[in-house]
Amino acid sequence: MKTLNLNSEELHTAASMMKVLGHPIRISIIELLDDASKMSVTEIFKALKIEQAIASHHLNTLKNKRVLTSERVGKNTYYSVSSPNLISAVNNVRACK
Amino acid sequence: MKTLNLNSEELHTAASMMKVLGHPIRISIIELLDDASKMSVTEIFKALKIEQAIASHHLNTLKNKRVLTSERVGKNTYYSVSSPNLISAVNNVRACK
DNA sequence: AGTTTACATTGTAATAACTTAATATCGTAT
DNA sequence: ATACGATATTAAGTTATTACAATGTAAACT
Repeated sequence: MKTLNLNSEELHTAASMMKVLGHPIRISIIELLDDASKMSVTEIFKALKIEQAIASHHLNTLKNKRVLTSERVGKNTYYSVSSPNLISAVNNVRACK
Repeated sequence: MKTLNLNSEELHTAASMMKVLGHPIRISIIELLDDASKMSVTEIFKALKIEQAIASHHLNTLKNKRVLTSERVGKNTYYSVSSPNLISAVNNVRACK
């Protein structure tokens, strides 16, 4: 019978990435960035009509789990999705009814 | 500027499916079922070397979020992944290093 | 009926995540 | 140096998840 190793680091990394994608605001952030490729915090919180601090929290959470990368340009911080696989993952889950 | 609706039911459904996939045991269950297509609770908890009650609990949460379906055959309950899109989602997240 | 195998459920306690509000920092220009 | 716009951090309260242990139910067999 097949057995699996629950302790592998890759498994836990994948689980934490999945988990962090399991929030409506964070999925929406991914979808915005799929269209735009890079957006500032202000662009994101205005597009989603949420508080700045909430956007910043969620962006930080996504960045901590390596789902997003960020780049500071002057006053602005621009966020991008770290891998197209993550966009595919969101699209796949979106596609199941 | 593009705006999105955070209140859509589809978004919340997608988020809850993603979220439920964000656990090492539950990802491993999906991967087992990707190979086997159908497995009983006993086969699953032995393959993962976890307690029966823990397997049952995770299988139930996956079923509640429509990630798995189940079918009772005599004493056994067989679980399957409800959509190949969910397997793709796991594979995509697994593929980002 | 009683036993065994297979699953499911319940209660509890510890931990983690989320929202909100307030405050702090950082970069630029005046 | 000060002020302003943009972003980040902190703290508090609430809610949600999780593991664990124990118990309960259901089907098949003797």
